[in-house]
Amino acid sequence: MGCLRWGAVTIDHDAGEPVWQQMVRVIRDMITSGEVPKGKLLPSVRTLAQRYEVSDGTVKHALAELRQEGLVETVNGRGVYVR
Amino acid sequence: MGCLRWGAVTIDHDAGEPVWQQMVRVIRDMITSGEVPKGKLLPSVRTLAQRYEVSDGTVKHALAELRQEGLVETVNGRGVYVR
DNA sequence: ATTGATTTGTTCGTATGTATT
DNA sequence: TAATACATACGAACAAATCAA
Repeated sequence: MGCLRWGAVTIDHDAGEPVWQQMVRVIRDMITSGEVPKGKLLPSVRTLAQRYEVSDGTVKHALAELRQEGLVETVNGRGVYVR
Repeated sequence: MGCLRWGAVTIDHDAGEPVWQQMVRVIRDMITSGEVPKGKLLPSVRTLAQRYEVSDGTVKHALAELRQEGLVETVNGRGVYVR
């Protein structure tokens, strides 16, 4: 499994699919591709938002979804870890 | 004045009266019944929306009405206070 | 012990698009 | 046409936790 470079995936605001769902897939791909190994921190919400040109809240929405699925885990003041 | 339990009032989506107006009455009752005293925070928009099974925007619509009437006051990032 | 920077979660106001009535 | 209702999306603000200087 290769390594997904930043910007390899982009967000389409005009796609029928909601942006937050696209972000779920983007982050999931970061994990499954091995770009962010188990136990490691994801980029910060702010970083992801800037990188993919979406809002703060949209990234948080996506992360909340992945957290509920048990794919990531949050530590307040630290960041979001891959489980 | 008694205490209104959660769910004591329900929203009827099939009533002729708009849902947002029903929500105005629900929130007003929370205040006049003393469930939420002066100076205290109302439940969050999200909480109210889930509790009464209406959309986010509908709760906000109702709150905008009550705000204009001077019954509640908003502090961004905190919540909606009873005046 | 304090301060400042970073991070997440939560909060609300506003705006847009779609569907329904 | 207009009002209603929902889902989505953005922007901004606040509190609390963490960490480093």
